[in-house]
Amino acid sequence: MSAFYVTTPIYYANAEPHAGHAYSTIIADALARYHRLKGDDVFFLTGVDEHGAKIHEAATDAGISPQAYCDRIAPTFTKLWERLNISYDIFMRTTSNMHKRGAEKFLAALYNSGDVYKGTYEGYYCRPCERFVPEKELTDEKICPDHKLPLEWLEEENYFFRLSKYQDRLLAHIQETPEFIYPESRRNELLRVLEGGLEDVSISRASVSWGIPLPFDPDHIVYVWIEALTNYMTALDYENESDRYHTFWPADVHMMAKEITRFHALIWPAMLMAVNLPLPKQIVAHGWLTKDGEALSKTRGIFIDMDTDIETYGLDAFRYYLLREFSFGNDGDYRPARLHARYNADLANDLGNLLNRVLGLVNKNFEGVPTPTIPGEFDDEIKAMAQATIDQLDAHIKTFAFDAALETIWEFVRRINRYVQQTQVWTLAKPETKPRMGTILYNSLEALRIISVLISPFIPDTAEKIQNQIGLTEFDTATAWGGLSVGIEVSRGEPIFPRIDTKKQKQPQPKPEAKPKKKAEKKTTHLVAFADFQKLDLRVAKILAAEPIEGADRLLKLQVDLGTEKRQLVAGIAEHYTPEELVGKQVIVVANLEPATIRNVESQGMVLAGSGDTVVLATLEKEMPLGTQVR
RNA sequence: GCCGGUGUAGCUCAGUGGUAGAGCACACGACUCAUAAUCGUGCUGUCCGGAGUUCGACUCUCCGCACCGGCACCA
Repeated sequence: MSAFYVTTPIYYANAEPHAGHAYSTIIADALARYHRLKGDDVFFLTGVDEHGAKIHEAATDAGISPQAYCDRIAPTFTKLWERLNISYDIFMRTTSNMHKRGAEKFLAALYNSGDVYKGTYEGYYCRPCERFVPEKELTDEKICPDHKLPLEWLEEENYFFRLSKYQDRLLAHIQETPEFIYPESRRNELLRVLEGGLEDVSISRASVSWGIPLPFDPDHIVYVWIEALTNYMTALDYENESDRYHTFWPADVHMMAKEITRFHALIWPAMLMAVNLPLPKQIVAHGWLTKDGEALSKTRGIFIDMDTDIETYGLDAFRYYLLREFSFGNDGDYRPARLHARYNADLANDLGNLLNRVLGLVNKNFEGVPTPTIPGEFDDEIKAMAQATIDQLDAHIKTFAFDAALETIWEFVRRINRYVQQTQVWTLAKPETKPRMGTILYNSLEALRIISVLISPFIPDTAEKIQNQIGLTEFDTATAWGGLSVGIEVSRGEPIFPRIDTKKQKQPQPKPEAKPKKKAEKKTTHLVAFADFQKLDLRVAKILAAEPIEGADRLLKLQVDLGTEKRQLVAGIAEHYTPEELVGKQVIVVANLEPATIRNVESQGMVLAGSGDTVVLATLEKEMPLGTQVR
């Protein structure tokens, strides 16, 4: 028996969970269950990351303390995991004492490694962001890229981790351990990042209050990302280095969505190298979900309605669909219509119906599970296929190919349907052929039992239902052929996946999603004196000409007419507007902004636009004379 | 603009230097134990476009197009 430790990320607790969290967690759950089935000693971690400025901010917006806010959010995750039948062993909360003490221990060790140094962070700071704006994001105006507010020059004492020192070792490790980062596309991406060079990272924040103080300097709070990563160890009682820790560290799989691989595959391993601890074996990234071809978006109201689909098709259909239809590592397009198709074709027709027809025949002709006495055509083939399926499954899980894994199982399901068909069992009820009939039905039941075992990591409730109907009282995980006892009483219950007709399902569809979610928008952060506002000179202008800027995907060069004068502006709207459609439009322009040079093009002002998931130009309700002041 | 990935039947995707595959959908047939289920047969493809290497390319090389990522860019 070997140990297997799988983790999901600890999800940031500034908002309630969504389908993306569900996807990561279901994948990890399937892995955990698969390894338990193989007899491994499994530890499965998930949880929430509860510290940091953003949570503080969300709590402030909600008018409660950060802790109270976290206490409100955390249960929304655990409730969802219950609903999704997630078999986690621990739900980590970073506000727990176990984590805090473990994190402190880790940070102390990191400090003692000598790779933490105190430096002065000088730079332009954005108060609303609570962060320094990196050099490369800076422009001549010194304005925050997110808030568009002036930055202040700040010098802050900060602790740094000597990440740069580990560049070569990281590079070597990734090169020598091809499976360390999976899939390969992510690995290549990170190799390129490494080749480009690493800079030391700041690991503390003096300006943030909601977090864990550095053990070696309580005036500073650990940067939330650094602290969060340690949870993978603190959850194992790293603090006391108890048995659990020794059994399960290093982790076998850190599962996550593709956008956070850098922290996991570069910074986290480097931190572990610094304190001389073994590295996790695999950093695994899955793709994102889209909905009917569109990126999920809170502001645009595009989301996956898990509740409705689970209610309509059942939890296992939802799990099955996510695991079966999406090829791991790529983005997957979630389409309720496909879920529906999968439900009927794979679950109702192939599997559900097979169980039902076999049980019907057994019920009608035998008392309980019949005895296999007369071997015949196809029997050996079926048995061999059972074993082959088991072997192939193993290979697929190793590469996280859940789609192929389920397809492999379903080939076997279809084979059994064919077996029943080919042997024409239902015609064998005559006395002289009845023993053969019993044998075929035994084989079919045994195949179904093995199928139930194989699907149990993916759709556990269904696996249990099948075994219940076969008559097993306790879930039997044996995969060797012949494990099914003769004579036990089968109970043909209701179809486990009743077909759902296209017609009556999905009626007019109430479309509760028609309107975008009510603004998740954060409150505006800082108050500005009216006098400050008056400093801005906003004017009505008309776009005379627009053209792309060479080498920049997002930029357009605009010529605008302010009435009294013409100006050239650069606007980052090329992804949302074509030059043609801009010409002639009235827009609002900040006329007294310092000129800036962007991509070698001079910009004498700025065009206002709503900027969220999409970008929409600000304009006046009716046209007004060019140069009119806006206030 | 740079780097990487993808582009194969209506849909989701496999695939190999030697005459194109699966599942779903569709059509027809068989069967009637079963959930309008099952089983069989069949159907559709300029394997993104162009050029090249080769006796032969969907598979290799180059150029291009589209989409998706990463980086740069967003005043």
